[in-house]
Amino acid sequence: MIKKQLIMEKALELFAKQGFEATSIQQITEHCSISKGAFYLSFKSKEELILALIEYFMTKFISDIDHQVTEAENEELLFTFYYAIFNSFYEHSDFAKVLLKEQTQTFNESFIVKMHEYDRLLDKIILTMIERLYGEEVTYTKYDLVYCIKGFIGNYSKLLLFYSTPVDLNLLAKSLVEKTNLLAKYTTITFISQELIESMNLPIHGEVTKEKILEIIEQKIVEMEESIEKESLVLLKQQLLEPTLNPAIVKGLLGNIQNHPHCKWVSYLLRNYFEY
Amino acid sequence: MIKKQLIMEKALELFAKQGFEATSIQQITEHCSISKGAFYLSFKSKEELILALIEYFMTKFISDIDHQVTEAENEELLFTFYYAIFNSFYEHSDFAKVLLKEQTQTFNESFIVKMHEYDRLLDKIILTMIERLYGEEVTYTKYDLVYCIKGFIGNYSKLLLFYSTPVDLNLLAKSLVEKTNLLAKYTTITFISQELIESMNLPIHGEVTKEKILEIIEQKIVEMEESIEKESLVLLKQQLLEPTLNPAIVKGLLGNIQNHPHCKWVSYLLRNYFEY
DNA sequence: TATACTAATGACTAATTGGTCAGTTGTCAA
DNA sequence: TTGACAACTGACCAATTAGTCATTAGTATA
Repeated sequence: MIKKQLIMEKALELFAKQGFEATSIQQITEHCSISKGAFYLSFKSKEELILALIEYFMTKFISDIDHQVTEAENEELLFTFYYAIFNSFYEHSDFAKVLLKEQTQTFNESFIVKMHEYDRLLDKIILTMIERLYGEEVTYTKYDLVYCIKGFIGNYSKLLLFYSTPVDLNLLAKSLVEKTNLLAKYTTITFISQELIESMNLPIHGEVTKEKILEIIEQKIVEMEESIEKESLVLLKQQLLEPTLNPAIVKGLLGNIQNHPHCKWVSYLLRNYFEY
Repeated sequence: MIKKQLIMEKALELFAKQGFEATSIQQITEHCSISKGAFYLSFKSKEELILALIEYFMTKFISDIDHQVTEAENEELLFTFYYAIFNSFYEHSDFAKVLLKEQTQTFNESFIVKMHEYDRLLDKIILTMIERLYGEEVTYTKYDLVYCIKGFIGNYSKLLLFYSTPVDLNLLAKSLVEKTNLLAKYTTITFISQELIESMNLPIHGEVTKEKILEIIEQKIVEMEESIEKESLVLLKQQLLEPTLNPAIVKGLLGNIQNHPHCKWVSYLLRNYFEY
């Protein structure tokens, strides 16, 4: 397990520099100072490694952003959102670079499907956010606005990541908040409609089922050492199987696990499931 | 020469689907129904082919956009600009796809340098355009605005190219015109300053020199068959060596060659040089 | 110490890569 | 018909790729 972590970290460094295709397993193993065979003990192929990386970081990323957005007050919501995203990219800049590099690359079918899935989750977060902020004001423009916001994120991330300029994240977030507000308030002509979005998202993936969440919880429970968080997870698992607890208690339990580094994704899934 | 064209076209198809790295010369030669040796008679390496493709399309693209922008009246300027760009992308969608796919890819040093060069030319066109449109109104926000406009182009191009949805270019351009006007008129907080731009553009490339233009003109003259356009080029070449002609005549000559498919780039360079 | 086990190695394979070059073909003018 | 020359071919090369597997090293238990 620890070796898996090492490989993922070192591989990510190379992927960020060279991209997936241009990075050979040879290079990865050399960069880890392990043998080729050792690599294949941890991952059964290069593809599996890449998917593991995507999964690991995207679950962390999405759940973190979602948490910050749901916690924030309306007045600071947009700022918090932008700041959290860019900060996340900054902290995991290698992964963010890979993301930007490979987003239009036709590397692999399952890779694209996976990315699309997470992209949809981000869409949902942004949509909820602007509905909360602007309400009926943006009924007809909200999908266009979501696309613009994602565009801002992508474009300014490029700047952040590929030009080694020290950057004032505060100013960046403030500037994007203003732009977003402008577009939200004054836009009348939209290009992106709900229909267009839906026709693009044909491969819609079913919601995460209760069984899937259970599976993930059980795995986490096995992995974790005894702690309040583990105990909370066990209780939440029981609640999932048979709802008996008071909503306040459930919320409390969710709060318990939110900040545990390995539980953010589970926490996100459960919050969605219990509708908090 | 005709074979070179064939290879470029067929290679572009494959590049658009798979990207540079993932496309082998084997594949290209098979797709052209020629032998490997024949490929190396036209291009001395894969890299040379790619650079030739970039050069061929980007010169066409930049000069075309510049022409349309300089010709347009202020009222329709922004619309013309967006429409021309997306239309160009639509017409040469394979090339546009390659462009989007490879823009963050670290394929090759000279490739990046070349792309950066053309990117700067586009920057200049956009900057001139918004200065003309908004004047002093955007003195402090214009660099930020340029970046946003380029962002819009990139983001919406992705939609255009990678989702096979039939698209209303007219609506798209109109919607972006509105957004651009909004940002131009109301933006107060900017993230991108002139200093930031300049610090990013460290590898500034010197202007195209008179000698370089002469070189290109001479090559074109050799390639072209007898025609008004060729005659115009010869006269413009003399004017370049020894300015004797009336500005009106020069402008007329430039007009003569503007619409010749192989002279657009030369025309662009000359217009810049003679400052029309 | 002997046994049993997993973790790790790196030489190996088969396939593919970009690129070369001796030889073949086709097309002219003499 | 001949000779000259450019266009073209595809077998070939060295390098590199993802992935395998017999072998060995290390370690914990009996």
